[in-house]
Amino acid sequence: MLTTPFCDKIPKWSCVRRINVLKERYDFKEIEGKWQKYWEAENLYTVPDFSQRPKYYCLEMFPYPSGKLHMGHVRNYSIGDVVARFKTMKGYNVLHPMGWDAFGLPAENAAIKHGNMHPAEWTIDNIDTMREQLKQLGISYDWNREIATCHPGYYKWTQWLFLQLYKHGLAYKKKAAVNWCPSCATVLANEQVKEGSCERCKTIVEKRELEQWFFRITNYADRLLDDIKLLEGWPEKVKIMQENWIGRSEGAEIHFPIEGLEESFTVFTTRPDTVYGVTYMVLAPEHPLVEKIIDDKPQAAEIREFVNNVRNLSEIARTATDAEKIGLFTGGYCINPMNGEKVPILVANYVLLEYGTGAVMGVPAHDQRDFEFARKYNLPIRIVIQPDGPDLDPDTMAEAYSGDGKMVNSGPFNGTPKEEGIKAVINYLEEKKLGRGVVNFRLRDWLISRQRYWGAPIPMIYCPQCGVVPVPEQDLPVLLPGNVEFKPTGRSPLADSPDFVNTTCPECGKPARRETDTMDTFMCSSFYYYRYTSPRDENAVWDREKVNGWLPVDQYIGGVEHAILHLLYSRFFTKFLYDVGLIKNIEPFTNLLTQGMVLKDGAKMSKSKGNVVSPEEIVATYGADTARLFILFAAPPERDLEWSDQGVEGCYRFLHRVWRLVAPMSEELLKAPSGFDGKPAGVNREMRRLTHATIKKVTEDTGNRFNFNTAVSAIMELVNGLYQYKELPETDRDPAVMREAVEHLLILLAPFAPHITEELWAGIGHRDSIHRQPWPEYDPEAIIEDEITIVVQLNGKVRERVLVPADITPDKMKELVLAQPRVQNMIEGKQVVKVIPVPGKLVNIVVK
RNA sequence: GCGGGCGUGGCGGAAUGGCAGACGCGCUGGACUUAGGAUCCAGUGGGGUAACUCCCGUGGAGGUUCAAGUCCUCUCGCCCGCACCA
Repeated sequence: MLTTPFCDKIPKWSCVRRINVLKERYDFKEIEGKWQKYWEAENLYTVPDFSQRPKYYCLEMFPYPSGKLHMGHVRNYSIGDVVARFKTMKGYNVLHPMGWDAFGLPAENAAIKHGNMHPAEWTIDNIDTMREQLKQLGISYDWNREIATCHPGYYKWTQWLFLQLYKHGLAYKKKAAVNWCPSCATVLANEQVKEGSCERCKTIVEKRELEQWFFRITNYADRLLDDIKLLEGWPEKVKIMQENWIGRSEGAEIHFPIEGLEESFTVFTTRPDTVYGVTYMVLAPEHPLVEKIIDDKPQAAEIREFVNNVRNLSEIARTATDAEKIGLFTGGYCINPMNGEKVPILVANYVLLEYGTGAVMGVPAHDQRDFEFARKYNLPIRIVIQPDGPDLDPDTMAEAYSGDGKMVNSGPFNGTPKEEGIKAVINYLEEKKLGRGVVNFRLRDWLISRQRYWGAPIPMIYCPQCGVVPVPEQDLPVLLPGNVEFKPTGRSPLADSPDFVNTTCPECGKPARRETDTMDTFMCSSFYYYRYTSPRDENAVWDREKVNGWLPVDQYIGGVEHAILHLLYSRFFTKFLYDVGLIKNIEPFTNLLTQGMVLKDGAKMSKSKGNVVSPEEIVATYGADTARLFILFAAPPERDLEWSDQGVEGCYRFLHRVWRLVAPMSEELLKAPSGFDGKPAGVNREMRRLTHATIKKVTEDTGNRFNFNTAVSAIMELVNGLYQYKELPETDRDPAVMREAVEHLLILLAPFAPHITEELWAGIGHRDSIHRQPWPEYDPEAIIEDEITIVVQLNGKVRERVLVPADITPDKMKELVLAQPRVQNMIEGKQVVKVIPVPGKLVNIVVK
């Protein structure tokens, strides 16, 4: 399935040796198909692993093969293709691969829906369709490196990497309350739950106590956070999102002994300086000590009911902002270790077991949430931080005070300022072994088990004798069984497949059972960009020399929806792979471009809104070059793009315009000299100036700023200029100037519209691909102007324009401008306060 | 609530603090044409004028500056992300 169909009937490049005869009319249908075949037959986009040229790794996020390409894909891959083609022409050895994120639920759901269609069949059909579409778009992928994560040759290494993580203690199994999507019939990672709902199907997620596999991404929390500063080529927005997601906070853990029990519980607080202000204590309803505390209390029944209610609530109901904060007294007390005070213990719905320690100290005077809670339940409020100014009064204060101040009512710490107090209390806690300073992260371990079939099986075996045993590496891959049934039972087909489940223990050889969960597909996509460097290697996950030669990815391009999920997981994997010596880079993606969405009528294209424009139809009607050009021209890449059928027409017209400019003069251009005798002057000089100014602008906009829209507009201006130039009497024109302009026009346009430019390039006598031409350098001499028009401002308002020599000095500029009769008129009777010359631009005269 | 982004013609969008509106779409007029939804030419922010580089104009209000769409302060509106995080 991964071999690219090879057409042996295609004529070789050598057949183009004859001069291509250009038709009168631009016929994209003929041109695009023709060149796509040539490119493929000539392996034009095959890239060697090692080269004298400097490397450049240009990567676009690989798609899930959902059926057909949508406009978002077209945008993503058009952007990537411009970058790849540009860098190639700039002299880089460019790795530009494509593959398929091919495991996942839709395939399995389709299998259930369509009876006996195997997910593999569905997936492969889709891959074939989408690969064909990508080829029709003329994207310059090296298809020899194509991968699909559902291929055993790939998921063998997914499993192998799982084993490496396991070996290093980073994969573990634990029982936990996890997110369960009833519709997808599987658990989800925290990152895959948005506002309490399943990210994929929007079903409200439930909590279930299950034993599941996790990756210890939290071990890397500090490095993932610290190294964000290395990501200079990433959008600020994405970095901030990751920072927030990791959610580092410094504080302290404090142990509070429970009265009448030999146990204590621990709270996490960022404000240990307020510990003398504790007037109550709150445990999460699921906190393991709740049962022990209430056991002998009269409140026990009531609390149990409350705990059950909260436990059964969906995440969304529980965490809604407007959810009422409900707390109940347990009847139990704990002791504040700082001052020996007896403090009532409550349970409340707003305390989350998963964050910190699942227990919170209530300091109503200095925490707004505690304050509101205390007011509601008439709990005492005690001031322990006093700012400069009038004394805070617990009875009259309207909100908590969380600012700076000095500690009061705090025994030996009285008078210590807040920040110092935090440190002092932590020191004291550590000295007396009552607690310690800690850093807490919001990030939680990555839950990777999925109770579904269409994923990479987790390579573990459960032996009654030996316990949990990893599958030996030489036994990989653990293959998905072929003959299973897909029924809407909500159970994984793997669990119902005896052939798969029953195995023998690799250690003792006795009967044992396989793990039947598969891995989160984000695992598959966390390392695919490494695998592209050794896509067919059967003996190693990749070749060290190749992977270290290519990585890191120089430019990564994709949707911002992966700001956390895929990009954080990939960073985690990268750090792990670095630690175990499999790679040498510590971050995977040097530069990241997050492209905006494609909108229609102001909304994201979606079937339900009925505003979908199909790439298929656009390509069929206008051709790939038009589709690409429009999508690149309509907006800068990071911004959302509003689809416009009329805009597409405009780009189509433009390509026709290019055709009509070049095709009729191909004979003339063939005869034109390719160099200059002497310096072009007059109109010819102007034409050359435009040509070289365009080279400059397109090079900057494409290479440095990724503003493809302005690059395209510059090319359009060049075309407009060429049309004017063409209209001049033949005796005034210089064929060499024309030739230079047209050739450069085609080269500059080539990364955007690769087919038409290739055809015209061949049509004006070239025998090699335009996509193998070096990117032109502009001639600084050519863009120098002799005379420029500068603006004369009077108090900042434009009043006059003056033609001056381009190399005029500022002083001379002043002089010349002031000498203008019109300027003389304007300033007559007024006092000239100041004259500000801006070289090359303007002179501003300030008068009173 | 916190964080980020964005407000410019009829529309998509251009403008290292230096001529606001490049380029494209749309629209208006004209040419060519049996025809035009092809192509070419001209015009196209608003207002005023016989005319003119006359006035106004980048969501709103201030400020900095010789000069502000651009920098600063406040404010309004929209979009996105996170959200009882202790």
